[in-house]
Amino acid sequence: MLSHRSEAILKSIVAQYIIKAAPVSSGSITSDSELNVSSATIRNEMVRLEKEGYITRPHHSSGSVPLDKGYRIYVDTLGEIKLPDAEQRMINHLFHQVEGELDGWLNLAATLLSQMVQNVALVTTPKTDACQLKHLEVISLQDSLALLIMVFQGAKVRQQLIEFEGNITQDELKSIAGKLNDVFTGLKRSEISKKTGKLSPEEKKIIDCLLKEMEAEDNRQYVESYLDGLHYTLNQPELAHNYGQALNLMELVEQRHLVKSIIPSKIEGGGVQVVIGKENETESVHDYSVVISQYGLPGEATGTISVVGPTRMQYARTIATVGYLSLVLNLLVAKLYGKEIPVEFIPD
Amino acid sequence: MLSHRSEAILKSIVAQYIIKAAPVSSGSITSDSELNVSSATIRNEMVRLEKEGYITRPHHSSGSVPLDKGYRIYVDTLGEIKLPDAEQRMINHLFHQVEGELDGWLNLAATLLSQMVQNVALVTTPKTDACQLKHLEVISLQDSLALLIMVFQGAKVRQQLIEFEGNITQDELKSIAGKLNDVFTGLKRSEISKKTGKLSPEEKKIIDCLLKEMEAEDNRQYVESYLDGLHYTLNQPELAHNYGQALNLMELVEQRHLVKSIIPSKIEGGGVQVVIGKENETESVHDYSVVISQYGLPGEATGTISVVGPTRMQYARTIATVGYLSLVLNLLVAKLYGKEIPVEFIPD
DNA sequence: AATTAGCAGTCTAATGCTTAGATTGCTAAT
DNA sequence: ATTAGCAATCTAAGCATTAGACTGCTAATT
Repeated sequence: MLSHRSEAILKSIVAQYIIKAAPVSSGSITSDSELNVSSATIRNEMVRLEKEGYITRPHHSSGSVPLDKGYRIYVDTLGEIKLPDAEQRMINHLFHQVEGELDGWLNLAATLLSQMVQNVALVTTPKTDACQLKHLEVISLQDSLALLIMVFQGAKVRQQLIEFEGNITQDELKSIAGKLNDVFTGLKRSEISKKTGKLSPEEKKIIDCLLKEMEAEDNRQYVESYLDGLHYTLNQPELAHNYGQALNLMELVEQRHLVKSIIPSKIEGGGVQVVIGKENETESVHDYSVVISQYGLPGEATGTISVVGPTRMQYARTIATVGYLSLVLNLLVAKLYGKEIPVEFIPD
Repeated sequence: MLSHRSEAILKSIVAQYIIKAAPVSSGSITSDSELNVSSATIRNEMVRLEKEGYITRPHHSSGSVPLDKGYRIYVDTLGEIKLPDAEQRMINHLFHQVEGELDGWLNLAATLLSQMVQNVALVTTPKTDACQLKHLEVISLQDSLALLIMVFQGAKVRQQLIEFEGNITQDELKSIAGKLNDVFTGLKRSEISKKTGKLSPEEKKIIDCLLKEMEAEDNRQYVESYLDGLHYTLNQPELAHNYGQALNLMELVEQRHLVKSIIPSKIEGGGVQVVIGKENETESVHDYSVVISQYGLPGEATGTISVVGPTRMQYARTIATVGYLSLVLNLLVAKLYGKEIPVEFIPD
């Protein structure tokens, strides 16, 4: 619907606004754009762009500010974006330093991402449809108190205290654990709960606790997550000049609502998605944009990595960074789950 | 140094300022204080209090604002403060609901505390001087990759990936882990590192990893911690009217510097400590007060629970809440470490 | 028919002025 | 030593003014 020239002007407005964070005047477009037209022509075009909802004006005689619809055009026409080699190397180097632990990796990913794009970064842990028991262990703490350690597929370790009816020794616990491992290792929750027929009271107690934990694990929807960089976003002029909005964001984060609010119900397998302003499903983030990608082994164990910031956001850089980091995380998840991954999932 | 009347006036100023968050006029003292004097007399006293550094004035003809020295008098003369029974019961009830897991307890403590005192709450995990191996377990993930699970005294569980030189089966790993458990269980880091003489390459690799983790654990100084309620403090008028200060606090928190900044180098064993404004060792928290208490088993495993907020803070309520929650945590730690605790460490 | 130059009109943001209200500081009386 | 009373001081809000930045519109130009 937009002529080539209108689109060029719109893109120039968005690009300038992203940098300046202030209304863009017709004059500043003439110098920026490759089109050789006067500011008056730009003004005429601007009237049309405003009528069609791509931009708006803070007041009658002021410059243009992009609307969601304008950002959408801008993002859709960005084309392929690649993270500079130097930054790719820097990222690879940092990940090589953190040694084998999922927690450390995801933490690093969130911290690094937020720092690189100067906005909030959110990484959720990889999640399986139905988690699978890999091993369990029971360790005596005192008299009747013991610690149950559960290991699930994908190197997920969970712990829980168990209080038995009477005293119980470490040796007894060891033999119980051995037996339970023989019977239940490799099984999913539904399979385990079918086999709870003939168990001793102690074994029953352990398996109940295990099932409860597995249920929590299966139902957990992006609850565990790594978040960083709130102070970067709070430094963005949008929020620095609107304490109310800043507080809203803070509360969203501390009530752990952010995760639910920004992850689209339908997330596509391949590549980075951008959700702009009112396109977000949740109203409380209608002033923000989300750049998000899935990572991991599709159909097996997937998590998400994303950035949240004002709709005025450095989209090109953010998309490139999220994209690259999701590839890096692909490798790491494949390692934890002991699988090969398709070649297009590997960073160069 | 202060006459009884001066002190009464000062306390009244502080008490009113804590509620109103605005300079206190001489007139509003006359009605509040039990002393029957006119506002003119109060004004004369206020001049003296200002000269001696207890209070200050934002400008020439305005009311009084307490200084650190004034808050100090106020806090020191508060006397015994007890948390209302209803709130004690509410807390007990909530802790009973969270089942056996340290992580859940400390999280609850931080969330609850921050909500009750409307400021940032910080809880650090209990820490032992030298951690002690309770059990280790090695689980095969794929070919040459395995997961090492370490359990330390106090139900601390840690995990780490290990990549061996060649392939290795779960059975081999099991027998290795069994042997290592026999030799090293119950020992501290220094004792383990003495006994690394005749180990196979695989065993060596595992023990190296273990020692590294134990070293990290021993050196960890309050790094792991539970923090909540930032948005409450950011809602306090001090910060809502000073975005710069709000951002500083945000950064302090996100860079994980807050823990180091607020915990006094000398923390007394019994009871709640209050550190007011410039009494803090770190300059970046000179505008804040800290209410802090140690919890746990002194000499065995101790953590801290604290509140950070503007120097204008509801000291009475905050001290009572921190005090009570530290007693509750005492009980929980004792359970994890399997010890009895002195009676004065138990909540009523 | 599209573009543009030129200028009047519009809006913001900064500055200064004025005023009402709150509160102290001071002095003289008690 | 205390207090009543009043002038002096300071804030915060409202209002008017002005400079500057852009646009919108019209008439001329390509």
